[in-house]
Amino acid sequence: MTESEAEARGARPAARGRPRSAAADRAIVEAVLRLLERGVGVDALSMEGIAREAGVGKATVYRRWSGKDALLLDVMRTLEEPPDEVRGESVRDDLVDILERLRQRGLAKRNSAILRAMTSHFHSHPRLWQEYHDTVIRARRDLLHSVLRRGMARGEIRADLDVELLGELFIGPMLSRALLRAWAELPEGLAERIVDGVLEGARPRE
Amino acid sequence: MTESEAEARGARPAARGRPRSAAADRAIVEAVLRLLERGVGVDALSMEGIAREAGVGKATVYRRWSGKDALLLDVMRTLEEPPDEVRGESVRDDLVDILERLRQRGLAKRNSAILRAMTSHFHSHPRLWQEYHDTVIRARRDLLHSVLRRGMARGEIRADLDVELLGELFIGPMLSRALLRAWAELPEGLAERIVDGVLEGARPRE
DNA sequence: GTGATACGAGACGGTTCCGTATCGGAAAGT
DNA sequence: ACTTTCCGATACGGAACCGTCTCGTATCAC
Repeated sequence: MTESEAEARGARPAARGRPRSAAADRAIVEAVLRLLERGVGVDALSMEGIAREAGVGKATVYRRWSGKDALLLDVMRTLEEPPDEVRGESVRDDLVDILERLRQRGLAKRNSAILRAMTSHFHSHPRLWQEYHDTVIRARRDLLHSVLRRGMARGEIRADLDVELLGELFIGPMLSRALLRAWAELPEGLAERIVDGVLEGARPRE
Repeated sequence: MTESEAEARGARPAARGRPRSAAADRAIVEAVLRLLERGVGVDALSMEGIAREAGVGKATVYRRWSGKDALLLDVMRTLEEPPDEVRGESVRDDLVDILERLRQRGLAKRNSAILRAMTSHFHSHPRLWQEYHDTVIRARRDLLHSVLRRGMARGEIRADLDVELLGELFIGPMLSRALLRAWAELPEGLAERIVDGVLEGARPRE
């Protein structure tokens, strides 16, 4: 929701002139995402460059957002996409599902570029990081934790470990691969291998 | 090693005028690191700002480096600090050592800020990422892998898993905590908990 | 139609940074 | 003493971007 849309729902239902173009809204948000994906970096983003990329006049951007910060906050909000529910049969399969979705969508080109951009600016743009975290990370983390808790209740997961830590044991390796092996694709089957590796442990079982 | 020092070892051993100030060298590199640590972001770094932060004239920077790219490459090279050898008693203790050093130094304030900055620009500055990777990441990864291979040979580590993947099982959780839980400190004892968690596995052993 | 508002384009003055050049003074060799 | 090079400071023209404003045109309610 843009600032303008929020304000349009106010006390003035009578829209009198030419209405704002929804296509322009989309073009601007898409342009920001394309630029971030291209590795442009939050503080190298320019309103001028965004308008250019969107094929839009600068005034059209400033008519909707007061500045770069407000625009970026709204862009973060468009990323919302609550994670699919999980099938709930075996905990192991649910974990594989979660990591497989992370592999295919969460850490695919665009999303991983945005993740990088956000993590690198959390310090200089804490508000922006907060919005990204709340919109993108929180729901997925909650889902993972609920699966783990169910696993603990059913005896499929050790109950003597912190849920936070357990979640990181599963998420971390995928993240590590995506961030440190920057240009390599995340190979098919990685989700299964991580889940089974973490479940069974690195020490041999006799 | 700065470009100037490299070139000074060339065919001209006769240094005739006032020698370059080593203090200025250090001040400039330190300034870059301080700015990165402050969350400034690679493409928001300006030569002008660097000189200002270092308390140095712009010409003093340009006398040493041809531009921002060359300077940043050299800054990456100063990060070299080959990891301490590992005690080599039990594989479990070695793994704890490695992760504990990662917690205390590798992901402490300055170093994690630089890691964030690099991962977010690997796409737009591949040369810079390469240098960072070679200087900072490679040696530590090699050490970790050698420890894991020793563990496999001694039967302390499963031999049916890929060493790459195994390494990520240990590194990933620490990385995940440092990058996604941006402002939280990495708590004491985290290294032990990760290593033991991964070694034993998330599934209960009976 | 008429009035209101949005559109893309871009002019505008102000700021910051670029990379180069020049300054007077400092620190080394000869 | 004299030369050479470095030092910090700062001036320079050029570029990019800021946020505002003004064009001429397009699209809506009335």
